[in-house]
Amino acid sequence: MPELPEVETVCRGLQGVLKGRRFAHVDVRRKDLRIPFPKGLAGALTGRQVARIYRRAKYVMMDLDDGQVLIVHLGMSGRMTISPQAVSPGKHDHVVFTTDEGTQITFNDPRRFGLMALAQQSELDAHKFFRHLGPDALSESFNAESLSASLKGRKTSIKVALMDQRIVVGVGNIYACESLYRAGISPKRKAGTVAGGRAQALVPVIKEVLRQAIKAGGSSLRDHVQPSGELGYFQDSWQVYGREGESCGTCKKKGLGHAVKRIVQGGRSTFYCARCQA
DNA sequence: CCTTGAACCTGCGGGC
DNA sequence: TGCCCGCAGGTTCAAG
Repeated sequence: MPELPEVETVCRGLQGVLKGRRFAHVDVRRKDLRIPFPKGLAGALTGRQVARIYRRAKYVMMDLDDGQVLIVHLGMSGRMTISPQAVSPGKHDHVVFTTDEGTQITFNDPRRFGLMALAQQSELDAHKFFRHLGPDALSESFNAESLSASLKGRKTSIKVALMDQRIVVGVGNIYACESLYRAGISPKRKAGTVAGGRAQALVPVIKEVLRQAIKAGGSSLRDHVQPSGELGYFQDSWQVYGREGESCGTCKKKGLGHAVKRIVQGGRSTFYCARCQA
């Protein structure tokens, strides 16, 4: 469940139960994720107080009171769920945190593409997870000028470029498709041809789509997105993603027979309307 | 440097 | 009902 809006939603959901709390107990039930948990993770966290929770790129960050930071990535299928008291762990519950108030926070990840790591707060800019990243999609440093500069001369498709975290951070498959649709830009267009006027139009569309998705609590595919267990509902606003064969809103309104297409780019599905996107 | 494709995992839904 | 196939929100690494 993790593009920028979903990770942001998770951070906000954890805020209420974790900020200012201590980890009374940390149970690492399985550590062989694709990137294994660091040795001594439970020991390093137990007794620590969580000073701050925030998103960096698609990572959930928890500043601890000893200068370290717990870094969590949800991979493709990761979830964080909150329970007011102890519950028996389920199949893919890999880490269970218990706070000093008795709240349980469970990290669940069936596909095990997620990860946890510890780092020094002061060394994050140079950290291997972050040093190569471009500007965050919602930051002011992501703007028409910076995007144009990154796209200039690029031969890959704009869709693949938008998912490249060196160009812009936070956009994944769903929001790349949705943003391009809303901006009327074909996902097949060479990235270089988007520099300039099209980038000018595209940047605010990306920001708006992401902001709306955050407001909706993210998109829920089959999982609960919010730690509270509530479902995000931005999937109801998808115009093209997952809608192969349907007419997009504009074509439907005009009674045109065009249908949303699915193609594969960079090994990922792209959904778009060939009539509305050029 | 850029670009492409495969790899890492499990689960679910569709087609037969 | 059961099996097989394709597909799923991300990132990294190797090879051309």
